[in-house]
Amino acid sequence: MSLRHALLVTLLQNEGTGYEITKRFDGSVGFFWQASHQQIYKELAKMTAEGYVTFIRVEQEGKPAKKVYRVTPQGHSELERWMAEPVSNVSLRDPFLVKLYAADLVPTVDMLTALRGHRAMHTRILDTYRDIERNHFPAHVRTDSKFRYAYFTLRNGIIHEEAWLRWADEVITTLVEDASAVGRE
Amino acid sequence: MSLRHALLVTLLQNEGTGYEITKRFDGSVGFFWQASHQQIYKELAKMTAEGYVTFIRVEQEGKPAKKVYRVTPQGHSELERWMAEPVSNVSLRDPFLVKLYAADLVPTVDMLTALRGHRAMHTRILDTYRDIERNHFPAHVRTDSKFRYAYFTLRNGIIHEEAWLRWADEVITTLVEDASAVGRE
DNA sequence: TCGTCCATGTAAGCGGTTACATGATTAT
DNA sequence: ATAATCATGTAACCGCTTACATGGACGA
Repeated sequence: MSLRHALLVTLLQNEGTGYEITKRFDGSVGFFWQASHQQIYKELAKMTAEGYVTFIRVEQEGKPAKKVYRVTPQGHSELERWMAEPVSNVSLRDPFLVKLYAADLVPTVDMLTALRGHRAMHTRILDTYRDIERNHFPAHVRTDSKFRYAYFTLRNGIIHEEAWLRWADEVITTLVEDASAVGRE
Repeated sequence: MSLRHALLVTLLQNEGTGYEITKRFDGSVGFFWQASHQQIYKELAKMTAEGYVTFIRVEQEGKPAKKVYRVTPQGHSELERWMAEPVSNVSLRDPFLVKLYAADLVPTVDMLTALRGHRAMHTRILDTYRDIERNHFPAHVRTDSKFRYAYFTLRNGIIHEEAWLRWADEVITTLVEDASAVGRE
């Protein structure tokens, strides 16, 4: 239970519309807390009803009217209450590792192909993270007390993607060696 | 949609009761696909109705009767179908990183305490993984084609926990340096 | 002309969590 | 005594996904 808090965190940094914070999510908090626009609209409606956020309706020309949300004092104190409470567990569900666990059901070559594909995907993610690091976090921003925590979470992503690549290389190397050892037998 | 496949994978390695595979989960597939016993019982009932697994009822003395499940040929071919299909995305929800993202709301010392607590937890997890590596995966098992994939997933856990510790140290060091720099001003 | 962007949502259904329930056995 | 282990589940609820819907503006 805490899309609510992820939304409060995002809205505290900057007010915005459901549409806009959906997109912001995908470039920040969304790296460790995914949510679809349907979920976000629904939760914002609920949070409005419960008094944690309010919105002002802004009419536009040539575009649909939008609702600009911001956090209420009640929302702010709810966030602080949540910050002080012990963290609940991380939830991870990785279908790729489930498949790998059962990979002796399929030919080794197929698993190698899948691994290389996955490796390529993680390389792209890492590149994206490094672009963000370069473009949004120059030295003086990294140490700014307003942004340093966002920077830490980015570093978390970078370090994990690097770990992922190291692991993939380890596995690929082992599988390739095994395959050629079998070939020599 | 794939607790189903995680269960098929687990049951293929060895038949077992709902209770027993709930526990096995927590030491293997559960590292990358969590599930509660309620969820597992429910899914096994559904899978029985759909013909992917069957069970035989075993009466016991001094203990409640148990249902020993195993995979049917239909379950086996469903697993193979799933293996060939492209993997869906990993889902990650980490409340700790959400909190860290908003950490400028709380005093730096509090965040440092939380980080150190989290670091200790990850150290314990890493120790557990290394124990498993030592006790369940001696050299000849690591290369055995029946077990090597389970070993790869364990290596994934180890490498990620090591990455987590490196990251935590990086963050803690930065925060401590910042705090002492402020102290000198 | 076709797709994408902006901006909002509804509805059905599945997946997952939390709480509750039972009852004998064995270890502390 | 008390708690944990074995072994099964039900029920209520919440969170999340998938599919569907609208409609004008703007660029390829």
